[in-house]
Amino acid sequence: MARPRRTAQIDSPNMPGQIKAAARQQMAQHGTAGISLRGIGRELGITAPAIYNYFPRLDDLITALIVDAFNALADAIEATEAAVTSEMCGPKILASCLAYRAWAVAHPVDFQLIYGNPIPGYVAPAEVTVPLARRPFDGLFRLFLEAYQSGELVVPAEYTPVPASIAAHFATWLPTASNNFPDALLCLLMSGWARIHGMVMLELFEHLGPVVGDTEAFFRHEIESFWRQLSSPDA
Amino acid sequence: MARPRRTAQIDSPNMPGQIKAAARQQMAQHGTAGISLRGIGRELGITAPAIYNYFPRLDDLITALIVDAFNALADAIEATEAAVTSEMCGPKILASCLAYRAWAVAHPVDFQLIYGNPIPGYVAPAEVTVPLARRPFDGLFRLFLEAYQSGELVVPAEYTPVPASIAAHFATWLPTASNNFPDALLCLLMSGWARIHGMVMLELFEHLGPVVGDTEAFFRHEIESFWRQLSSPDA
DNA sequence: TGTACATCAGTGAACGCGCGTTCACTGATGTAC
DNA sequence: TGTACATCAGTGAACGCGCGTTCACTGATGTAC
Repeated sequence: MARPRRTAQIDSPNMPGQIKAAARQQMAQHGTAGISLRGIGRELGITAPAIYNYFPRLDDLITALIVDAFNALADAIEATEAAVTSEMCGPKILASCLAYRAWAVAHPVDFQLIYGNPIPGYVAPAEVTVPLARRPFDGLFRLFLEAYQSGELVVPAEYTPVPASIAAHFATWLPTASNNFPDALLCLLMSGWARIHGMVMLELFEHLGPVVGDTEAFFRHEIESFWRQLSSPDA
Repeated sequence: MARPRRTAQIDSPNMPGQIKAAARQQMAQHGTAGISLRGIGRELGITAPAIYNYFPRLDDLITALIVDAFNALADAIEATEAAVTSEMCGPKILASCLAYRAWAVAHPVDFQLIYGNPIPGYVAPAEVTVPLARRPFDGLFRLFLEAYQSGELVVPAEYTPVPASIAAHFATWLPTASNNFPDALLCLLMSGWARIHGMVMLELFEHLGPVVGDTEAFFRHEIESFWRQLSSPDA
């Protein structure tokens, strides 16, 4: 009443957060490319130019959404892994993979934003995006290495040897992340990522559910089968 | 000269084909959501309303592109399989999977059109799209069943048993396609699809190449390892 | 306690743009007689 | 062979729409004196 101009937001100081939330809602309704400043304004009861006070360009808003998404996915995986009571790596890896899927299913649009179709005119700033993209997998890297060193994980015979062209490229890529990471292990890790990623993608676009029905059970079955293959029988 | 109004198209009668080609080029440049009648017209040197003579709505054009894409992918896989000289299923399956990837890499936009982000306002006509979506996998279904029946493929112990909730759903889904397809085999088939799909998706969005370098070698290594796991040692 | 001023989030009009779709039309082509 | 007519692909103007971005502005708030 006393301040007629700011009815909706007067008591919620986190304006950038509200803008991002509205943008996510917009993407959910109209696809990742469906973000528009005017649409966000409409949803928040403000005019589009007001958003420029918080994000100088539309691209900055998208970048913020991407940063949030990577961090949220990484946080979700970390928290899930931390909640596992077992001391073995296997259960932690399974839990981490399930967390990856659960987050993707719960936030399909944010997942697409970071792993799916790029938004047409938008180019992500590599210096922000590239290091962040590794965060969700930090835990899995660590767990695979730990399981390998402890003997809990054994590289199956079917997976060796690693093709020379790949090993050669690993040698140039790996040092930037960590040293002494065995080629075969990295190969298995990428294989695992491709598997969970493929299942999630098929599920998100309704290709998996119609066939298997219980997509979570399928996901879990797949990871457990993979881990059974990797587990040392005497661990 | 004599017919100034139809300079560009006068000698090329396949107008719908040209329109689709221009639409594909548009998608390649501006993303799958970047199709526009005016843009297509611009590319072909005609006006946008002229397109209505061939496609009554923009959605019809998109549907035609989807139909083409499914058929092209299926044709590519079929042709590749047919070119395999071996009588064993393993090489045919490997070749089919490689064809899946090769087509996706050669036609990234069409691949996204059928397996990735849907175009915002567009809804695919299910009666056209659903049966077509199975076509690319007809050959793999057949090969898996054949290899299983001949003993070339053995379901690995790690993969059994199939979770009850999945088996229950298979029972309702399978009869529409074919009878007597073992649950465990269908489960493996979906696992295989998820794997190749995950690798392709990661490759298309530049997540795989930076790590492994030679993406085709990685893909092949992955499929071969999978098949080694599935192969009967005495086959 | 009161006054002058700076700050700054948000407004509303305006810009130029591209879009899908409609409509009456044009003009070349093919066909019937 | 010539004429009248139907066909039909394509035109160009117009419609109403939503968009990102700019700009001068308003008016409430906080601060310095």
